[in-house]
Amino acid sequence: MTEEHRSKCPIATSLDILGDRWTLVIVRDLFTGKSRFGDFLASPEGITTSVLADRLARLERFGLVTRTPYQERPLRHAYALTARGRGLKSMLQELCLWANAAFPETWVPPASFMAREG
Amino acid sequence: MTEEHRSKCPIATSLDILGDRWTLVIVRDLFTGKSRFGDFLASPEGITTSVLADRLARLERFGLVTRTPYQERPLRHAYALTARGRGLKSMLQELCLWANAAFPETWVPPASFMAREG
DNA sequence: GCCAGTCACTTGCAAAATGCAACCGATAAA
DNA sequence: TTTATCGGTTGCATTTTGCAAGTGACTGGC
Repeated sequence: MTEEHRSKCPIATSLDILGDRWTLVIVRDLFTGKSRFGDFLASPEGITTSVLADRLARLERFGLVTRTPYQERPLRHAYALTARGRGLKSMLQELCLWANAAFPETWVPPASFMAREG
Repeated sequence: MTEEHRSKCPIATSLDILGDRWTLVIVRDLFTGKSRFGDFLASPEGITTSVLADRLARLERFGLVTRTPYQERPLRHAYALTARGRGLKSMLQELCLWANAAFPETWVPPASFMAREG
């Protein structure tokens, strides 16, 4: 990548992109079919507009998300995962399995999200 | 958990604990056998002492790490993963697979780390 | 036409987190 | 006695975050 990474460790490199409290929440929403700015704002975690705009731009810069207009005048964009972004699914599934085991009060994700092919 | 979480989504709850640029780097080092304060400082990413002390204390609070003395006078502690912490291995393996595919310049982890049982 | 509302942001600012360097106490080594 | 090591803490400047308000381009109702 063009950006400077702390090391070539795959975990550290991943965290340079995904390592904050919000980015994977947005990726989760993209997996569940959300695509518009307002959709992400509506999630229960309560992301703010400034952080959301920043994270979407970063995900686009790193090639995990594409932004395409869904209407002109006023110009409005829809966000979607690229193949690179969709590749995070197995990792997110494992994270959910871990969280469900470690913190039993967490929600069990829908089977459609946890399915091997999907 | 006693701490307030943003939602009961397993991903959001996980990020309340692991969602920063440093925590999973420390967990990675614990998986590779590092156990002392100075061991973590020596990693190439260059964590600072204040952030390291804060993250180790947080990991202990959430039950991912235990701290036990390896000597008295002066009292020195070794850190180790609990079962809950070790449960992150599958997720980290998937994260490495994703990073290696998305960013080919990243290191391929040792087979011992990527093995299914281990 | 006028006003209210929506949508996707940007801006400004206070608060919190981070990075950096210096310092500290206990002890061992020279 | 001086120096080094180890595992931190403290202080401070910089950066990031959270929060609220504002903006621009419309749409719909009357």
